Amino acid sequence: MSKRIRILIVDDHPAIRVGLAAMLGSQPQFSVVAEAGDVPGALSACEEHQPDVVLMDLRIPGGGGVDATLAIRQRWQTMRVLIVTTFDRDEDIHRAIQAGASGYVLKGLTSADLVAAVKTVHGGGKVLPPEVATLLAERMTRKNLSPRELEIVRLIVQGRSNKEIAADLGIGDESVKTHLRALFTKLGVADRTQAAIEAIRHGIVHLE
Amino acid sequence: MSKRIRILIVDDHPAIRVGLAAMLGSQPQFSVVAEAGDVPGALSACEEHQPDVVLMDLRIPGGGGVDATLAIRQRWQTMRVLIVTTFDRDEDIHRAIQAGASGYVLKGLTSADLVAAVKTVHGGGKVLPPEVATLLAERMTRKNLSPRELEIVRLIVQGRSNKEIAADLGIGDESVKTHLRALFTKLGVADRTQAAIEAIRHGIVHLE
DNA sequence: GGCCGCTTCCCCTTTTTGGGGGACCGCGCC
DNA sequence: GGCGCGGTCCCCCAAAAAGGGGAAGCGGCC
Repeated sequence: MSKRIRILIVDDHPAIRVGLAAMLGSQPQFSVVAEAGDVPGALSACEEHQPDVVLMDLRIPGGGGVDATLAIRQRWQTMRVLIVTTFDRDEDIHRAIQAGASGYVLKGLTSADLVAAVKTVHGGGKVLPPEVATLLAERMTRKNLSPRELEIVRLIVQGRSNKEIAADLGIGDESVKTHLRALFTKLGVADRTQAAIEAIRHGIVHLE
Repeated sequence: MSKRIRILIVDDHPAIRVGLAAMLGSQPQFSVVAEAGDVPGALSACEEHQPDVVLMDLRIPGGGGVDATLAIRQRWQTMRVLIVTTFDRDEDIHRAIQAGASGYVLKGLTSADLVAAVKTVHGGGKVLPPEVATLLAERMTRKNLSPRELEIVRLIVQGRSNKEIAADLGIGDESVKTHLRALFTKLGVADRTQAAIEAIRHGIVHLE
């Protein structure tokens, strides 16, 4: 008989940690070896407990789940990261997969689905439920924003005018307008307000 | 010795339900008598199990936690509703309290805090952690939007132009501009993009 | 009755934004 | 070298939005 699958749970909500642990604890082949509530805690727990699978929330203190995933995948190539989150923005999904996550499931999943997902991930497989895969496909159809366009759409979401953006970035306002036109085309919108909303809806920009 | 406090958990995420139940189940004076994942389920569970305290998420299928709270408070005046959610928008808090919730806590809370909150609510008290109370106070300083202004800010968030809004509402675009000016003043912003962002940030309008 | 808030519409003006074109530079890539 | 892309800036122009004022009808409320 093989050894039990060692699991680390990373989430800043105690209720979620308890819930996930309970959902997995009923299965004898799993062993929840540690829990963490932020990025530094997750990394030190990986160091100390050497889990096989990490259940990772995206919005955690200390840098976010994507950064944590990246760090874990770089240092311990054999560890698998399964994102377990409530965020269903296509950009979040895309970034998580890019960072090396082996799967991306939403917190609405059932106990049986979670158990199956952990097994699949531990076996080297990928887990992308249909609704997540659909969003990821949608993300594929969108052109990547250039670094400058990303800065500008962030400032748009902060409610800045073209002149303010130009001053912030130290460029002319005609350049801002040029970037904006490209941005509108890439996002498929007609004005700055729609651009701001779309950026939020897709997770390109996060509020707060 | 008094009877145990009967608790209903309403949340569409199995992991959260399991977690909250586990956090409360360790206390002998509590009894989780039922769980529900949507509004109709919550109401029928109240009917059947007559809980003392309902732990309620805000974003649940079938109408939302605010509607469910309102319905519960109207039919069973003795039941207490404690909102347990991740949403920290001041408008959400305000609406929940208006609907008759006895408390509003965020999912980041610890097991001990949850236990204390349930006891307080069951005893007829109110539970508003400092960060929640601060947001509620912030909401108080904001003027209420009129029904028309609410419709318009929703359309702004949908990216509609003044002309489109006028056509949608069957009024002239000069009237839309008048409403917009009042809206900008009430929200303390200078243009429609900022208005859209502020409306989302405060929970006045929800995306999707 | 008088006041206030909401809604509607009108006038005026200025500023901002969006839509098109073109141009130059630097960089990486084939 | 040539090509594309990203970034910068420029022109012109039309449309939209914003900022200011006033005004009227309507309802509720004191």
